[in-house]
Amino acid sequence: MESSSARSGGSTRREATRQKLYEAAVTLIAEQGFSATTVDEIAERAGVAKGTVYYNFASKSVLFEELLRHGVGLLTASLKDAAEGTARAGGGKVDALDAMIRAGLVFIDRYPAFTQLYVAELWRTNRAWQSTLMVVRQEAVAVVEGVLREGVAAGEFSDEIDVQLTAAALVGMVLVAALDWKSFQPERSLDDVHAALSRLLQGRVSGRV
Amino acid sequence: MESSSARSGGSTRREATRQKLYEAAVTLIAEQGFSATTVDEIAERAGVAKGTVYYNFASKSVLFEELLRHGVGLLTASLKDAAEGTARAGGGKVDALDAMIRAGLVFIDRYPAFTQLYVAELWRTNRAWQSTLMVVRQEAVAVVEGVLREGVAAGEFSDEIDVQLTAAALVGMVLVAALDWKSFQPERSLDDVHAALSRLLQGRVSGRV
DNA sequence: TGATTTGAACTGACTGGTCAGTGCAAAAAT
DNA sequence: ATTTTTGCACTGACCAGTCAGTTCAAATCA
Repeated sequence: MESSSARSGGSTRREATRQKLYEAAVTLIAEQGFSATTVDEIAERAGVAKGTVYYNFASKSVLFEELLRHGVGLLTASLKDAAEGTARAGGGKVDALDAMIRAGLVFIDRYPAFTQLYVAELWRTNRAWQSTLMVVRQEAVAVVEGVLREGVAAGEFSDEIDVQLTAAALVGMVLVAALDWKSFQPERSLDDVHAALSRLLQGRVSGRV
Repeated sequence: MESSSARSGGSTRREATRQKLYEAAVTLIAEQGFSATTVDEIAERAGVAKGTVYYNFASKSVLFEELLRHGVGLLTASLKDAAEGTARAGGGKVDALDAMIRAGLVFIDRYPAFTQLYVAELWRTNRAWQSTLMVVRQEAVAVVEGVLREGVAAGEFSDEIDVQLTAAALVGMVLVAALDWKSFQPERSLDDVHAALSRLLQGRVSGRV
């Protein structure tokens, strides 16, 4: 039953090459798009033979799909952590929202290429991994929707807000602001960006001071 | 001097086929991405021979670049109109912002495919049309930034806001909310969506009623 | 009027190159 | 001893871009 040596999730060597392939694929695809990126390029950047790609993944599309799952999984976990952290600290739902904005920024700061790639694929239709993407998107947005709904139930947010649409808008706000940050003013600090977005969220834009 | 027949901008037939090619290309590229879309497909959907594509455009990339210019030109004009409209009506900068949100929604409602395609390409690096995209993006975002700056100067907005980042965040808010609307709840009315975003903008999310 | 010419616009078969995926024997790692 | 990786040659499909030839409406001619 138990196979070789100490393990913590899958045969270690295999997992390591899969990881290298993910990393190579994510940057290349973010830069060039899925179709413009060749398997040879991915293999080369990962420092691996082409045959190894096919030993580890059934096809180019499958590699990409698993990459998507992997990445969004990290994001979802991070958002949940953020929301639960504020809850444990006795904060309200506004704090949870704020913490999630920060978690989003941290994620994008760490994995800008993945974010870019995700955005580029998210609303496409007629692609093989379309359904994977929907599922995985819903998992992430659902975390935000959950906090909003709880906030409404607790009377902390107006019950007139449209949960689904507001969640999407919040995600968009963070996403686009962060991509802009990384693309056009990468020298700014995360705290700085976070402060600007918090201000916007709390409606402290209009109104002097 | 005057060449054939009545004309008003360019040989009419040519302009008509170019328009057909734009329309064919925009939906196909939005669905599949640039590299996955073949020139044969574009020609076929436009009801035109492949050679005609190359008679009208130097290359596939050039067709795409001109398509980008064309589309963002429409958006920029529409945003400007919206802002100026409220100014003439004696409204403040909050009204201008609100009008621009609506203009953005109207645009996305009308050209969802173009919007999708634009978002997918916007933050890519290492692509031929990268510079075109930057220029054209800046034209659009500048309109929003302009209104924010005027609002700050007029004391209508806090002078602590980060104009560039806030503009990006606002654009992102509208963009993602609208794409979500079109993708997942297309039956909702524009007014409905607009109301939800206005509420978010004016900070009427937290705080009951 | 009808016949002829002109040239911009369009056509579609063809070419040269690219790339996903295969096959397999030998080497390395565990 | 078994799993994993390598290296490399090969195939067949696909595709951007080309080009010699066709169409047709307007212009010119007779």
